[in-house]
Amino acid sequence: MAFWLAKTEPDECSIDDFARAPQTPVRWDGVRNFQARNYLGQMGVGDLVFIYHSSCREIGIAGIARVSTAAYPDPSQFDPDSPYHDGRSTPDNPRWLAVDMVHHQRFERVLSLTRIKSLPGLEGLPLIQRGSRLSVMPVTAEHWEILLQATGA
DNA sequence: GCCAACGTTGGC
DNA sequence: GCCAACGTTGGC
Repeated sequence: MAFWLAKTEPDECSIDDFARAPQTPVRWDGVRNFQARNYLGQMGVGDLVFIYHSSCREIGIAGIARVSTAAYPDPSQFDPDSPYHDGRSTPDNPRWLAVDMVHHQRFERVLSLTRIKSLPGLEGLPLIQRGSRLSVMPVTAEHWEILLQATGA
């Protein structure tokens, strides 16, 4: 089992959307960055994913989701009405991937980015690397443990 | 293959 | 709302 972190704007999709319907898979789609897409492709069923809220009032890790369906072609790339439509994609040659995730855990309080930056031992985590905009990233078991400890959960 | 222009991300 | 940093595009 592997660990990941995925960013989302909570206006679009938040940990509350997972927690509200814990059994219902949420499709993680709309990723349009090649490196992030490649990481989506590496996700396996059962992997755990920190859900990170960005561009909002409480920036930070809000909880954990679990991968319920491994990567498949992101349907939104074929939908002309979707903001994520990509005319260069064909069913035979999809450019973008999605996975499904279900709720795993909602933290009582968000583990803030400020706090994350203050934690020792997170060197190499793309989230805190200067200028990194990677929206899906792997998290080592060591980093996962440090972050989980810091939530107090 | 270079690189300027552009659009996007995302913290502040 | 600002703007630095970044990834992608497309002309050459």
